[in-house]
Amino acid sequence: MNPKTGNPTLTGESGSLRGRRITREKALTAAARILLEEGYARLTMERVAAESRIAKTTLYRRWPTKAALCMELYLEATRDLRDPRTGNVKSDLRAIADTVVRLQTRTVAGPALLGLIAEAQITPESKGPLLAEFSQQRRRLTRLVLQRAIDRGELQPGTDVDLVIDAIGGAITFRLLQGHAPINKRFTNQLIDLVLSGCLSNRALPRKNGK
Amino acid sequence: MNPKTGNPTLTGESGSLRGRRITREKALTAAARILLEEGYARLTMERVAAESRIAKTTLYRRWPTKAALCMELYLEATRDLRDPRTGNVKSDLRAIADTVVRLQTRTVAGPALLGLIAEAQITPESKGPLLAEFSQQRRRLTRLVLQRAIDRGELQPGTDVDLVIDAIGGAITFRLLQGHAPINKRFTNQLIDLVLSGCLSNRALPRKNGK
DNA sequence: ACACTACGCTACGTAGCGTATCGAAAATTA
DNA sequence: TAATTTTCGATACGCTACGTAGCGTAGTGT
Repeated sequence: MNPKTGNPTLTGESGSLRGRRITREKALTAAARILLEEGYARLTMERVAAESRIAKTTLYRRWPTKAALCMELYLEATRDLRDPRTGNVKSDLRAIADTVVRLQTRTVAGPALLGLIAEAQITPESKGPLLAEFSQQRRRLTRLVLQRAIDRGELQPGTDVDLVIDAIGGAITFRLLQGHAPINKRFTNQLIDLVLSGCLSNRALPRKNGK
Repeated sequence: MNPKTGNPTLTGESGSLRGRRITREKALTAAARILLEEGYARLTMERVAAESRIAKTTLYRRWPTKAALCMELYLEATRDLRDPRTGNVKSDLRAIADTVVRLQTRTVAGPALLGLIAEAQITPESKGPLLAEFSQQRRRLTRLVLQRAIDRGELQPGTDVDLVIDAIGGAITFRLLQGHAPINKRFTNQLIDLVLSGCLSNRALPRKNGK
């Protein structure tokens, strides 16, 4: 987003001072366009190089694999996914789910994520490094929200947070992957209701902050 | 591509009467061995041809894509997945889940399915024909079990069957894809308990959260 | 025996990968 | 401005796998 200031990012910014610089955006926008308009199959390093007018060698110096390029696209697109802090767990989850659905269905984050998942299954060495940290990254926000709900008594103390994340996140990803049913707010709301009804506390609403 | 009777080549059965026959198992066992021992990335048509001593051209005549070959491996491996008919919905679901988990983690069905899902994301034209019928095939048994439970009053009448399938099947597939947490009976049991608690009929016995 | 058909083999053209080399361009320093 | 340092662009190469074509051969039914 800010190529000229030397603001260091994970993989995109060159670390040294001298020499020519490519604009990182040139590569990412070309990749995003191909990914959105033509799909993951057409996204090749050669193609990105040709369309962005960046040499293939240069591309490989920064992004050693196509997956690394997609990862950066994904992280870039999902940067505005934050803790909603609405005050109760159901609203929090709904807000997160709505944002996720919007990102997945209307931005480059969707095909990027699907491509990353697919690549991880196919390319053996990427399954470990890629998904290990990646899935943790994805789960962190939901885990935070759920743990907070447990702490303030909204959810039963023994709630298995990872199980809840898998049930909700898994169902959404399932529909994304298979495309057998629509993904909309009605779906996510019902899904969250269904899963939460198994672990909501029986007690009254928390009185700590007096809502 | 089958001259005699509309018999689809997807089944691997030779449709005609005359000429030499390859043993279909020669190709499938070679493919299964590669898939299990070396993963989906190493599974190439050239490799299967070389190891099974079947000509590459012959391979392509029967299985036009690698995905078709994997599909046949998957269907072959999951042939013994049947309706458990235990008498109640929770036992039914547990039995199905246990079988699915066993097939996915201990047979060629696991890598075959992951490969198929991955391929569908990457190869654009396979996403439609492949997953459309494929996901329906996968859901049919669970849908049968759940609908039966609704009919006999175990589940609430308004239960969204597809939603329940997505929550359970999605979570299991999620763990398979990302490999971030173990998949065992304890996981599937808790998962089924969690999801079912949101749609069990009131006539069912009240349940404590401990086990 | 014959006709028919499927198979094996070889070869070919294409796509994309990932790397090596080298000259040129940009940014920093003097 | 000039020199230095570093990166970028262009080209070429070898490699793997794809998918197809042609042709001879081996198995199958009548």
